[in-house]
Amino acid sequence: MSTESQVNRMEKIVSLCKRRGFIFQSSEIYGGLNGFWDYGPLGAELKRNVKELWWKSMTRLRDDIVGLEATIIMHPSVWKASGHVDTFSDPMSTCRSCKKLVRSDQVWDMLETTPWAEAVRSCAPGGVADREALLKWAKGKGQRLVPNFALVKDPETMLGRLSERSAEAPGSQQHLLQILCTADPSGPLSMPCPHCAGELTEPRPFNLMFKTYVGPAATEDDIAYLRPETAQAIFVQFKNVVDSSRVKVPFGICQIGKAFRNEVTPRNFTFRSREFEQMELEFFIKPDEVVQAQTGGIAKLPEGELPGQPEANWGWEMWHKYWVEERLRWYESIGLKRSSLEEYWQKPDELAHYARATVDILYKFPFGTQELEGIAARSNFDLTQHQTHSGKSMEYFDQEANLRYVPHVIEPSAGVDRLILALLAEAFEEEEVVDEKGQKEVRTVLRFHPRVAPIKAGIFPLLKNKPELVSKALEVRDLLRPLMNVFYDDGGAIGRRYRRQDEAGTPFCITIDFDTIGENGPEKKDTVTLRHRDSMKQERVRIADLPAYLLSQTS
RNA sequence: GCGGGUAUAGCUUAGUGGUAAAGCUCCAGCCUUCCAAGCUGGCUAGGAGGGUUCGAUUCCCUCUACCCGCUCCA
Repeated sequence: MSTESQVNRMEKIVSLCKRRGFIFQSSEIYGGLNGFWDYGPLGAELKRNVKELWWKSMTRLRDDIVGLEATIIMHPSVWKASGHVDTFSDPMSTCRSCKKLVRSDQVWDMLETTPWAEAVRSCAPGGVADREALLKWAKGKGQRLVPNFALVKDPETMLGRLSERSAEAPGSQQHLLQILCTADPSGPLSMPCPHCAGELTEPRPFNLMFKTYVGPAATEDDIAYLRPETAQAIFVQFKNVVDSSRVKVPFGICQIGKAFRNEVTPRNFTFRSREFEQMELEFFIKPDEVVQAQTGGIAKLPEGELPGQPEANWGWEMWHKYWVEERLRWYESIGLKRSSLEEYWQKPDELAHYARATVDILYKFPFGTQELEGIAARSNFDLTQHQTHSGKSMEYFDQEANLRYVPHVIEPSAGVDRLILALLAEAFEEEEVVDEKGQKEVRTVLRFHPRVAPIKAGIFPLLKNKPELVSKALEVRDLLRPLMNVFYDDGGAIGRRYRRQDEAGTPFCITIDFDTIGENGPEKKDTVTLRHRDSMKQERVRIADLPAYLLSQTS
């Protein structure tokens, strides 16, 4: 639940994002577009840094993962095979009384365990209504439990309706509930709202996949979808990667890219957008039977211990835990405190049909603790689906084991945009500082980890109207510019320039002063003030030492 | 999609059926030897479309976007 101060904090973050050029509304001059956001100059740098760090940690720093960059529009069969065509178009109904939105296909399941529905069913054993029991319930308990229920509002009329409508209701409890909740005697029967027993609207399809047409004819036959996730492209190209890259199971294929979902409700700033970017890894492993056969046993992780480095006898459970740990460590490496993160192991009844286990990595956003990444053990569901639908073998020939199998997969799947939002939320701080006159004031600072900070260093001549300072500062800028993103600024008082960089999250500021140009003795010549964002402390550093120092801090 | 709230300058907020105000930010200049200093000048605003009216930012309607809830999930 978001408290008022948390909502307020979120508003300040949104406002800062706009003011400093991190995130803008898409198409803002035309009134914006629901669920779409743009990154401004600082946001673009931040996002690029994050993606590069992920890509580097996945591919370049490991020898068991390779990259892929696939198209956004793929053959429509991909989405039939993956199940998205079916599962991404849920029929939904709204309750006319309590206004809640429910999935139409889940209504009867939900009613199985709903107390008020149980009570009604117990008054109609086998679908045969006990009118007296129903009347008693409607005038008693029903009044408190479900005042929106048509039967409760007008028991006599609704019970009368039972016999009028009996032709349509051949003695089932479902039909009984439908008759008793439908107020209009001439209209079609409604479904009851599981929450309040009010009437639900007709089911309307909610299509979560964006449709488009391939080719100018734009007929029904040309329908294609913008991908709702990047993962499927990896499965679809699995064979090509195996055949071209000399990879051996266990190995992974990773991808960063845009995905699109027609979300019912885009909400919470960029957290749930209709166009968003994912960073996904599909890590292919041997089926447990194969590991068992090869090593004589599957490794078990003692309670409370971490997996450590991969071993030949790891089954899917070890690999899954390994990736959870790897991912958590990565989040810490870019500046999300472990205490701001939460691990959530989905319960068996929450798991998607293809998943054996799923761990969500959650971040404590100001608007609530929400998912950044899901790490799913998906068995060999996806490859098998594509094998079935395409008719092409997805089997891998394992030379060591001398057999063929469809590999299983562990899938760490992260949302880039919500991670950016998490980094902003984590970094945002309003600090009370005392100025030289002893006045308290608020310093707004983004405490980004230097690795992700959009600007690594601000470079300032102490005074703008002293050409020696300006030219020396430009020299320092030119020294550092090829190595990292730096920002030269000579506008306004030095303190103001520091504070501007604080709001941009720049970890270091370099000031070229009279010492630098040798006015105060040769020993101080070619040294600069290095000012640290978080402590606001300053130190004297030789220009020659700057590149190595800054690189060590920011990479 | 449904319900509730909101919409004035880059930001935060005034005010008004008759020329829209301020602070901060930003830009230019002067000045300035290390934490939003000072002086001068400057840019910039009532989400969009209709209606009522002599005249609408203000009243009415429609739409859009944002925030909160239902729902969904990377």
